[in-house]
Amino acid sequence: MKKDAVSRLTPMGVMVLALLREGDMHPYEMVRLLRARRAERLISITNGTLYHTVSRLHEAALIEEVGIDREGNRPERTTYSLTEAGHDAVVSWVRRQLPRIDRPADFRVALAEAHNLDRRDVIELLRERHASLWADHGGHRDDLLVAKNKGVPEQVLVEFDRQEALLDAELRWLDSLIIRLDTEDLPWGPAAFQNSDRYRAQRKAAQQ
Amino acid sequence: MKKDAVSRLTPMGVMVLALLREGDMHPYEMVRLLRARRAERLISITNGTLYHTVSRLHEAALIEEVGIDREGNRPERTTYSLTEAGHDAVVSWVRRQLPRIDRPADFRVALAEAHNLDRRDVIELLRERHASLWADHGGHRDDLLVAKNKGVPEQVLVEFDRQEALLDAELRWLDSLIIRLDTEDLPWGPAAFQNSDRYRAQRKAAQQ
DNA sequence: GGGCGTATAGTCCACATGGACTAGTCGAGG
DNA sequence: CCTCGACTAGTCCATGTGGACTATACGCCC
Repeated sequence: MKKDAVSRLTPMGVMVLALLREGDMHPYEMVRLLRARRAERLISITNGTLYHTVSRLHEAALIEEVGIDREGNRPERTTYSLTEAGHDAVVSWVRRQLPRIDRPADFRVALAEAHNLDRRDVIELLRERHASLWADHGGHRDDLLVAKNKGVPEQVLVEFDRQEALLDAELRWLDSLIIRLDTEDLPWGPAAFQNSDRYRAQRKAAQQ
Repeated sequence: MKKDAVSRLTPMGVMVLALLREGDMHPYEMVRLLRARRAERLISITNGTLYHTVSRLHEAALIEEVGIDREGNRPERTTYSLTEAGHDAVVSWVRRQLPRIDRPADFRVALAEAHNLDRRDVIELLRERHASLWADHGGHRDDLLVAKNKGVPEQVLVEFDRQEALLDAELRWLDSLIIRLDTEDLPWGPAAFQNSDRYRAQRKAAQQ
């Protein structure tokens, strides 16, 4: 086992592990499901990366092979299953990323997989995030003032300005999410996915 | 020269080229300047990546060596200068990325370097972006409805919800930016950087 | 004035990414 | 009936990334 497999997890690695919580799968099915669920909004999906990611997860013993089957003369399909360690890895990765405000891309993935944690946990972590964002907001404004005094031309600071606007929006949104979680307005707990694409795909496979 | 060096430019590559528009530099100075200007908000800066990036730019003939000097017994410092092609490459990369709504990270870099384009150009490209964002907004809402009908549990859609909130904020911000550009409320044109960290660093170097 | 931390300037290498490629299968149209 | 495109399933390799490392010089504090 590698040192600290969890911290080296890539966003795609996390999504793969999360998928496997729904049932055993072979890599190609992962690709299809991720695509069907528009995961490309979050991470870029290419065959090369996915297969490589899966083999890394395997080396790290976060997943294990549970059978190699072959249909006709097509390439073998190795089916993988989540190990106990893999199960924990998702949870601890998400817990680590939810409050972090650097790496926005990782955060989006963590948020999308947050339903793997329980409600109180998520509330706590998001409150932490809220505090960090707020602090950043302040530092931001200060930096802007300093920059202007230094004579940095205004057009260079446009990106800064945008970031502030988005930061503001995220704070508002976070507020409302935390409230919805806290008042139990929003249902929570491991997703059931009844009737979802995953289950339809399984049925389709079973029919063949 | 490689095929299509421009489209293969990495965000860091662009920032390096943009830096060189301010004057010739050796790689280590780039690192210092980028750090001083908080470029880490936009891209991750490590020595390995920067030196590698510079050597790629060199291979692609976007920059050229203009002298190797050595101070005492320290490692050599190779100073680089922007070529004509490099000059064009920044501009065309920024033009390409400004209207694109996938790759948000690239967009932030493009926006930060937008002052290398002229005002009317930027307005046009941002209007294009606005249209794409708007269309995305619509598709987004549709996807959400479809997902709910499919029985996808609500907690899985939280990330979707956030994205919509941010999209909304970006649209508002873009509106106001375009207006400020159009009414010439915002100064524009290549940044002067009088009195900035770059010039102070140069003076400091000259004094030694 | 000897040692310790930090700044300067850069190299190296393990690991990650993504586009191109292989190779078999299936269905539909001319 | 045959061939053309699309799908299934996966491999390969060139390119990119980032943390660890090297090695010298400088300041400064006891």
